Amino acid sequence: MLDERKLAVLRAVVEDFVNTNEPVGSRALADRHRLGVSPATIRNDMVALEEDGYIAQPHTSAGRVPTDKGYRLFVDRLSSVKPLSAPERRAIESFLAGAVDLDEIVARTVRLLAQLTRQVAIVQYPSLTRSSVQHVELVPLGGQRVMMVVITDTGRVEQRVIDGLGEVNGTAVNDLRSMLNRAISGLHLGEVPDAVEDLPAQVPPEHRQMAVAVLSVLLESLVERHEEKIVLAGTANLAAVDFAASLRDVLEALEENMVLIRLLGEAKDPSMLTVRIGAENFHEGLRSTSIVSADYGVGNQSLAKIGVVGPTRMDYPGTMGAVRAVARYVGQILAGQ
Amino acid sequence: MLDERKLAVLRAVVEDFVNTNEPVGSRALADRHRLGVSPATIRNDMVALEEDGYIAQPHTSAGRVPTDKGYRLFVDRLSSVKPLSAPERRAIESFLAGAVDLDEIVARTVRLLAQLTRQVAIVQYPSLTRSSVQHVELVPLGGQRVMMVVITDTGRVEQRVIDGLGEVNGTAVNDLRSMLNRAISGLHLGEVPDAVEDLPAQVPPEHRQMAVAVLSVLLESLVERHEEKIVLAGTANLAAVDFAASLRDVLEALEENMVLIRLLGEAKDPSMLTVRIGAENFHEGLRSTSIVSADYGVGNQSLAKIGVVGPTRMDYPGTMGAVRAVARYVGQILAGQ
DNA sequence: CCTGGCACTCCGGGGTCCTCAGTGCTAATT
DNA sequence: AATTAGCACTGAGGACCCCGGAGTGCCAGG
Repeated sequence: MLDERKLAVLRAVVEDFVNTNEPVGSRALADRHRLGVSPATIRNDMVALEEDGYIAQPHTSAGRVPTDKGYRLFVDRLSSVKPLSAPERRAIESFLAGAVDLDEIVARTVRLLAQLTRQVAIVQYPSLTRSSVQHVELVPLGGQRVMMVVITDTGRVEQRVIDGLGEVNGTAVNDLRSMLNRAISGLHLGEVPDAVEDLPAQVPPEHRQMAVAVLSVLLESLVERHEEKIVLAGTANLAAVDFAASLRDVLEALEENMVLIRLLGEAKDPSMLTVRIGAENFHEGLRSTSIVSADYGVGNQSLAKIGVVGPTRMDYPGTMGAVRAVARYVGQILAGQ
Repeated sequence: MLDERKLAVLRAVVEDFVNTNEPVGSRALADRHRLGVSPATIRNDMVALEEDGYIAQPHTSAGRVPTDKGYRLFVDRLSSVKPLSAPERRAIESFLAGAVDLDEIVARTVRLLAQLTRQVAIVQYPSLTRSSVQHVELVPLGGQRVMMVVITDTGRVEQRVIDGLGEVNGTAVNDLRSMLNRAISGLHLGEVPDAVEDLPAQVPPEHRQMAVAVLSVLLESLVERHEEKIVLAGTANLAAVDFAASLRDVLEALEENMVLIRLLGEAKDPSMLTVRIGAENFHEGLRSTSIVSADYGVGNQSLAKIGVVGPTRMDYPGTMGAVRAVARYVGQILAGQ
């Protein structure tokens, strides 16, 4: 049904359309790509491609434009990830090298990815679920309040103020701190709930209320709010594009963090590049965008995702190359921290 | 030169133009505002206003549009800050009340402000320079590394990993921690450099290298990187506006945090509302935007700024009311934390 | 000093025309 | 059977023109 040449035509259509942003006609194709056949032949192939839904005409007597389905085939079978150039790789390395803490690593990564792809970049903070507790700190703040700081081995620091504990006693806090650290430091976060279950019983009754309050906040902050932090950059790059949906819709979608997190999370093939094209994104405002995402992590455990959002008409091989490369470098930097 | 009526005309021009986004003519003014004079008279006034540079015509035979100078006069003398409605105030309160930590307070504040004003909101994290040290924590991470966490009384937590200390000895770290806290906890950040100056001398020589390294990172993180954190929301609201400069330029300007920080920082009258109109913003991309900003803080000490960026054609009284109200509420919440 | 009247200006919407890129079809060629 | 040349057809969009109407500046009279 789709012989080699028809596929070549589809590839050519996608490539030309991405370059020119104009419907591509049979003559232009014959000229620019060495397909070895006449425009008329190409037209016949185009009819076949159109019948199968890979390309479409904006109107009669216009050239063809790839459909979502056409891009999908292109990404799956007609293209390969384009590796970055050596200068680009060096730029990544030097750009990320200077970061002093996790916040800065993430901030630099997202700006870097936006610059490389000239699109909107998204970086998710390393998930808490896969990390383990490095240390728990309790600091009396005066009054009835205590600040809890949890430090994980992925560099993330979670902080919470706990209020209304009744009188806060310095030594009681110290006891609780060392008890907590003995119980859970080094533990994987998933193991924390079990590990602290019977701690309150070991606390003298007069401080049990405080212990319970602290533990409930601890569990809550580690388990419930775990993946929600993401950072964006490069929204200005959207202004150049003209979307089918309004730019406003796209910007609105990008501000809804939960939507982005869900979209990033839906990778089919973990630890590989995922490309979601056009209507494959369930979200209304992102119907005319594509999302290229990848996992990053230390070793072969995935910590979180990074990704790029751009028009469906995007340079897939190049974008995929940039996302993959940046994901790898972030993993390395994180491992070195 | 500018009698009462001319000022009334200018006010009417600004108000109508903000409402309709179309040049306003003399007839429309006479109809909609009870100025008590005929269109012809208004035309004469308009000529005077135009000669003085307060309004301008996009082209002959069009109505008038306020200039930056016109908006400036309007803001300074012709309008008053519009207080929020009771439901709006309640909404603010309930929206901010549920925040559990500083990050969430800031995140909610910026979204709230964006929603209230239907423009781009900016919130700067509480400055470190005005806060004082609550507690310093040092956590050995294994290897040659130590994590330092500084907790301030404004709820901010700064973290840094310090590497290459040679062998890290647990008790040495403990000693250094308690020495540090004795020396600086409770101190205003500005006083920290002096207070730690002679600490290394008190450390046993074999651990002095570590102490020096820790102190230098401490000073660096507190002094050098102090104001740089800001958060944006509501960029989608820009899509509805048509700017003289391209939308892209505006979005780009908004991504340059340093630019925004500088603009927010340039308040004329501290602890008051500041309005910067059009070309008063030195930055190219923001030539056709106005910025309304205010300080927020606890008691009467200012901790940082919040602000709103929108088209020069904005509802100044309403925006100023929202910014002022949100600034006050954030201050209260922060004081309560 | 204000106002009605009037001639003038010019933007913007609507209509028409025309060009031209690109198509689909048919018949000829390989 | 596949490819190609030729050709009539289609529709978007640019150029052009026209015209209505909002709005102006100016003048003369109240």
